[in-house]
Amino acid sequence: MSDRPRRRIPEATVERLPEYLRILSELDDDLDHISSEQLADLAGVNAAKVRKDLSYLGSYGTRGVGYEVAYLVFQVRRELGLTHDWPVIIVGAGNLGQALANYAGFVDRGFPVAGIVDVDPAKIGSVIGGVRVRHVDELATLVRSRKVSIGVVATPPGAAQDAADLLVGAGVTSILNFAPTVLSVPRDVSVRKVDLAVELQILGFHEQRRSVPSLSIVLDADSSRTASA
Amino acid sequence: MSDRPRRRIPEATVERLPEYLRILSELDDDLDHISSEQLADLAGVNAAKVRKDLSYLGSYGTRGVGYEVAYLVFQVRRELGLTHDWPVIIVGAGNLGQALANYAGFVDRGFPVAGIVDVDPAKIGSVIGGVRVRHVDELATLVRSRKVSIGVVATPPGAAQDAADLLVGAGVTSILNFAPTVLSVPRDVSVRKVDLAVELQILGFHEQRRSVPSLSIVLDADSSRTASA
DNA sequence: CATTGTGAAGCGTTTCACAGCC
DNA sequence: GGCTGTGAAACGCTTCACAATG
Repeated sequence: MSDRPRRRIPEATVERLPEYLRILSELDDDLDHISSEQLADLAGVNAAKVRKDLSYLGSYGTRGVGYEVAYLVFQVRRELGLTHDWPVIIVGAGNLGQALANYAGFVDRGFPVAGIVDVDPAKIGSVIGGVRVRHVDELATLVRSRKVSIGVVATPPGAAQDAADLLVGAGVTSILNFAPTVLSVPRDVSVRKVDLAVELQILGFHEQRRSVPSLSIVLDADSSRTASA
Repeated sequence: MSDRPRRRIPEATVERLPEYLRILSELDDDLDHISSEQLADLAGVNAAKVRKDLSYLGSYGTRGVGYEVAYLVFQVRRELGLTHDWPVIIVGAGNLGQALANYAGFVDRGFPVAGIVDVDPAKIGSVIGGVRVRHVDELATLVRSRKVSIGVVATPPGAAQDAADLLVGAGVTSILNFAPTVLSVPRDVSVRKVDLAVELQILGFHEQRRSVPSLSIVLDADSSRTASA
């Protein structure tokens, strides 16, 4: 058994593996095998996509049978680097920072909160999700002592770049940014951004489309010249 | 001037327009024109991409000059359906629901919180971000009276599907889901999902890649075993 | 014989490169 | 001269369709 998978995994696949992992982890213990079609249904995607995604990890399925759940969970976890926890540091103890620190999903899924920092003296010392808020001056010490490589930016927009600079300076190489700001970081630092208002705006776009079902289905240049809408 | 754009806008473009809009809205008032290259730099993307994206809205630039900021803002807002506000309802007044209700970015960018509901009697009646938490039984009434078409699911995972069913039943046609759960909804309802732990797992994958240039499995046996505070 | 694994086709997105225009 | 707008090429992702196989 067990090929050497050493293939490059497409980014789109990487983005779906955590979802497969979550679903597989939540399955009943008495289900020991699962087919690509079952997993696809649970994940809301196409079965061919599931098979192709899993094929990048190696040949871990059995034709006519499906995938052994426990083994697949192990392989996906290994591929995602979840063989050990990744402690994270949260910068900003405002509403969002507090919600994130309290979010059980982080620690449950391998990302314990190693620290929370803020500049506001009123917040420093308070305990959120079992972690005491420290002054931002302690960020670098915290990152080094706890071997943190992932930082979460949950500051107001105006402080986000400073937060990122501090994180990078302390040695963090991945940042999850919740501030509505484009961060400049060295090329070797990964950034992912979650902008809550952007998500709503995308939904709003489709909402609006919904309510204008009127004209123009045609793609041809000629007919698209209609004068008014 | 001013063509009728009536083209189908690619989804990838729709997902970037809100970011362009945010950047354009934050520009200095004395900057009245911007080139695709300047906007691209600010957004962290390629200039050709900016031009192609904006070309789907129509020909709103001037060769040799760039795009008039105010006019472009207007056109992007119109395309995104931001000519009016879209009130949203939040289901779940836990840590995340509270943070979202307090998040100024929602109302600032066109998505005022029309209501927050929960099942917990201890939370009902409290005021968050200027909005009083109501019982979930009032959801449908609220959706109808305030003409809400976008719902935000911020419940624990076990309650997310029920929340979605209630929202859909009340007439909501777009859902932003923060629960780590795949929602089943009718085909004509749009769902976008934000899974905070998934974002960290994707970063973790790249982190791990970084530290495994070839085939050394354990190089930090000591550090990965630490669990102390 | 149900189901995987995968070439190949189909599609959407990004980037290039340059004609067109101010 | 500078910058947009856009065909066309390049690229990556998804889906199909079916041979391979436990």
